[in-house]
Amino acid sequence: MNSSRAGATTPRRRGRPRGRTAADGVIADRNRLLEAAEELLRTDGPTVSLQAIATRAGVTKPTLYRELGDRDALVNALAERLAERMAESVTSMVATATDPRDGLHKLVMGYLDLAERNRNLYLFVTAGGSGDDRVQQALRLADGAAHQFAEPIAAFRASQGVDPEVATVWSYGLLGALHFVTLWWLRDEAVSRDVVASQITSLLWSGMAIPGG
Amino acid sequence: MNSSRAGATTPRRRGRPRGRTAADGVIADRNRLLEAAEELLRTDGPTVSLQAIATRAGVTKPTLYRELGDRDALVNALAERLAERMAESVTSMVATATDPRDGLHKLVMGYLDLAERNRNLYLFVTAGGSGDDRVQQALRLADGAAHQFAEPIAAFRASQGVDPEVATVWSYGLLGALHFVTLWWLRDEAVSRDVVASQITSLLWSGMAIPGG
DNA sequence: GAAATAAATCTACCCATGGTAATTTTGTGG
DNA sequence: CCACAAAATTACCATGGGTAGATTTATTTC
Repeated sequence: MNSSRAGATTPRRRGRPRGRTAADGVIADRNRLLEAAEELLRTDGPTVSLQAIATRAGVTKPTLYRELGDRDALVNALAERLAERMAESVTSMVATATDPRDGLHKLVMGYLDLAERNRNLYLFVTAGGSGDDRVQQALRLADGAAHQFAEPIAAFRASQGVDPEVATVWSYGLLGALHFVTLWWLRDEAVSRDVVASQITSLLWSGMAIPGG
Repeated sequence: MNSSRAGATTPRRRGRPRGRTAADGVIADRNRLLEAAEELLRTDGPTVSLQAIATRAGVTKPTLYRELGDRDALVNALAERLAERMAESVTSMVATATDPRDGLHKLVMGYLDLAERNRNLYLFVTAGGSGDDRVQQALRLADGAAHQFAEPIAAFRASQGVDPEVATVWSYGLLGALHFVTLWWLRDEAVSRDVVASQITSLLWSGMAIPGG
């Protein structure tokens, strides 16, 4: 976990940099910081210091703070990006599905795939906060997805004539199931991705479809 | 969150205390430290410092470290206690159940009840680690319970003639569902405990009983 | 075009906290 | 009685989040 090694681009001169005409390259810098954060997360794990991230991006801490805010804000920003990528990866896989159940299976595969390829990032955004609003941190990724889950569940149940009010709770439950199994799998790697995907899919499927209640 | 306030018993004198005959009150001190930690968790939230805990217990940091180890070890110790209490609370409630489904409902009620009454402690042990082994932290409470879930699930499925291999994954999934819904409920308090318990129970029940797969 | 103001950045610092080394006091065994 | 183990404290170090102030460049105003 040595974090003060190469990759540190030389720091800039002291004052306002030359040739930076009013507010145009701001977004670029923000993205560069987020990229640096992800790179260091990959190699150094979720305890990366903001100092290290700033250095890697070629700036200093105050600049990082101005661009991104505090550590929690960084977690938020990275969570948003990861959520986008997840949505992308998942929808592209689901698009190839032959039937609803196969779609769910592909969704799970996409989730596991991305979590595995972004292991430390996934851990960082699901449990990386500074400690104050831990609840918020843990649920951040889920909050977005829960809506997308809740809608079809409520619709399906309404069409079946059973209480659609459970949709919200069920959505968080299903996402919690997916999350915990993902953590367990990332930790133990006891079974292959295909197997765990099939097993979790059957669990989720029973949860989504069964009109018991 | 001011943590340097009253409750600080006066510090002891400097050397080995009088009248402490070889290793007898050790356990008592350990428990006192854990009690202090829980009290401060209740009032100050999950960011409590070890300093504050030590002070509250009437000792200093090095003593705390000798008794408990580092911050992760503290989380472990508190997790173990909470798990015990949860098992207790849950089994005592389940004992009054009329049928399996009612037992599951009572289990959920017991879980929610204890999580609510130990809100900050629950958050601390599920997401309170120092940052290194975040996976371990998140799954700590679940690891113990997963076995107890897996056994009846595997047995039931074997008796139904369907693949019992899913039991482990399903256990973590069900516990993840319970955990996430608990977090969501603790955060939003959007519905009453009875309602959320019924909704999550129906979800878990469908997951445990349905032999689909 | 010079002066004043805004913007962007770095340096240097503060402070809280996790963790440890050295020191002091008390008990215990030969 | 003396040496050594045990139990505690004081004092310290290192790291890291976060901020105030200095410094340089751009932009605006007169």
